[in-house]
Amino acid sequence: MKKKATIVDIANKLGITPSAVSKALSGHPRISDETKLAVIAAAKALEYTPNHMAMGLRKGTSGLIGILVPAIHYSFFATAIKGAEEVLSQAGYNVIIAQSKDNAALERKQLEGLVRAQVEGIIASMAIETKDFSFYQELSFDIPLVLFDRTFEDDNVSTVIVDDFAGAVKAVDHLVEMGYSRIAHLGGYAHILPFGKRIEGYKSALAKHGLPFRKEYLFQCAPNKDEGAQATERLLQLPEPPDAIFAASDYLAFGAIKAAKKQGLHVPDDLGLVGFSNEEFSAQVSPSITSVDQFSEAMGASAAELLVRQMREGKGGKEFIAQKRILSPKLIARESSLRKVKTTLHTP
Amino acid sequence: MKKKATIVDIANKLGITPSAVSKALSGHPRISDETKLAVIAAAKALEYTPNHMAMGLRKGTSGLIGILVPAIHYSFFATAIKGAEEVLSQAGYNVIIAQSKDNAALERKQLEGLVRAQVEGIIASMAIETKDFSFYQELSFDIPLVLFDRTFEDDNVSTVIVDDFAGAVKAVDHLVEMGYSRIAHLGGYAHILPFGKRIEGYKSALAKHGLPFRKEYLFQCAPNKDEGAQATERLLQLPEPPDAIFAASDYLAFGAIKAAKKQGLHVPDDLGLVGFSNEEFSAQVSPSITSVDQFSEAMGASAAELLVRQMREGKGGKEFIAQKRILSPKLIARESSLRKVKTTLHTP
DNA sequence: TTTGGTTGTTCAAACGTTTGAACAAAAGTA
DNA sequence: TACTTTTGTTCAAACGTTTGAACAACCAAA
Repeated sequence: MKKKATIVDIANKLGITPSAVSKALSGHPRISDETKLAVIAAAKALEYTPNHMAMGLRKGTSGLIGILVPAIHYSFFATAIKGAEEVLSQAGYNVIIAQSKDNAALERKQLEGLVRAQVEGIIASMAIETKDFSFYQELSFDIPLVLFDRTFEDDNVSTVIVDDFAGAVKAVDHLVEMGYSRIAHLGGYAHILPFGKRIEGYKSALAKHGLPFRKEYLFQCAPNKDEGAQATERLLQLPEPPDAIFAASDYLAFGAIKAAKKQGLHVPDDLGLVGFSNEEFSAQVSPSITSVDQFSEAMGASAAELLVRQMREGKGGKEFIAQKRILSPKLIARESSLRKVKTTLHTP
Repeated sequence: MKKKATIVDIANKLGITPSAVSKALSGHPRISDETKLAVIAAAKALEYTPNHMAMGLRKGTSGLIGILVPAIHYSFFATAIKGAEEVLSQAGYNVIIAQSKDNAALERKQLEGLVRAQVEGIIASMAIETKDFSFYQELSFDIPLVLFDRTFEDDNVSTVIVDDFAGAVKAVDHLVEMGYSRIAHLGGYAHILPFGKRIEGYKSALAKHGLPFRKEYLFQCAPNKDEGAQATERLLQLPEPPDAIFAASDYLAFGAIKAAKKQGLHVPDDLGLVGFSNEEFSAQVSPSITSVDQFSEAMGASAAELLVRQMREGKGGKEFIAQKRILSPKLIARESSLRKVKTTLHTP
């Protein structure tokens, strides 16, 4: 483990000053081509690698971007990170990741860790638990911040989301088209924006089709299999159970399928199902799950682009204006909702 | 975007010197409790956050660990990263991630990027393409390095792997027990250690059961669905096609299922299948895929622990000795291999 | 020959922190 | 009282870069 060569080693070797070396390396116009060449050669010979921290200290940059997600291993987030990483590494940044485990306290701790690490910008998706956004708001004054998917309403922070309202409408439209009429919704927590919007979209689409909104058809759950199964069991015990479920997450939908099967119901004939997010497994389970694709990779990439732009603008001294990007989601119809016989009688 | 408070701001406010502040903050014994308290209070009041880069420059540390994987969104790697992140953030490190996209050139570029970012240690899993390990070997002289899963043979670098040989044996044992006898293997590239070991385990298990090894039953493919499907098609066209396939990856196995279905074969009755890695989708596809679980999260965590220890030892001046950790894999039997009728006639 | 502009380099300070040495004051010991 | 030890702080240098200002050498123009 030999110690690294520095700019002064190069300078000494060449009999010039460190500042000349620095300028040569960064292509300063006043340095002669001759010295430039000599410096590059010497740098190569000494296996010189610039010291990021020294540079960062001097220039006030770290070259680091933080990405905070609830959990890295959920395919939605993993894919979003992939998309973001590609854009960011292309732009010359390194990516630090952190996970909140959907826990508000840990989320805060991790954000502080990112700040301490001197990140130049942060891309985040909120923990499901988080109801107090003030920390994010304060943060956004200090560091360029882009929220994606799990966001909250605030004109001052940039966000990238899918049009969740439209996605929900598409889901309900599709179910209606397939002849379902008693459509329940397994939602996420309404205070998290995308889930709130999906609930709104659900209600609005019901109204559009002249279907009544029934309070007992709406559940708010954490987006995982177990809560999906539990909620579905309760739905099926209602005096008038639903004939279709629009779930705000594929995990919920998958839980619903399990519960339905357990009750001896056939999907999609007895119960139609649409999920949200188009997780990898949704295409591959049986029955495959109809889902609303939210283009996770594009979302991550888009958030990264937005952040990079924002950082550039912020540097120019002028305030950047928070931007909202809204991607248009796409319904992918699969077995869980495609039934042959379409009963079109609306039971009001 | 107000500029951050520094140690000198605190010093000025309190009428003491920066060095006293620094010492107070780090709990130096010679600083009075009185000043310590005052410093902490002032730090809080000024919203002081230590500047990592200045500290890093002075102390020669960055607090950064790099993780390089072929692709973040493969559930195996995502889960491994999750495991590693938890250990590392616990130990006070930040985690930088990078992906090689299984491309040797990009892999190298990303590694250089990590080095430039001044990481104190690297955890990596090799790109499938990589046949020249010298870069890793050189790297391991400069920076603590732990390889996991996709590794190569070298006594000087620490590795964490699953016992791939044993895993392959378990897979074949299981197929034989289920009554299959013409067992093919869709392997990865043999030069990548785990895949090589799986091939060896496959051969050894065949021998153990008195089954012949047939060259035409062994394919080397990139671990994805398409190559799995292609290889399977060719296997099924053989004059004497296999009645079971042990695939070195669940993606390959899944491709095999698709191909088998396309040919009108029933899994597991006509063709038994065992995969490797126990990906998330394997439990949920239909038929669900029997797979060898390699404890991805534990693997990531284990690699992180090893790295942390190695860095500590390296600091003490004495050379660390490369360690090899081998986790024991577990076969998880599912529909793709559990057939009711066990034909036990061995066709030699 | 003076004046002015290039060109290629050096100088010196700065970024924010840490750390061993130095120092003064207070306290303890003989 | 004189000496040593302890306590609490300051001093100064260092980590590796960058960068505007300063400077010397040269060339060209008037």
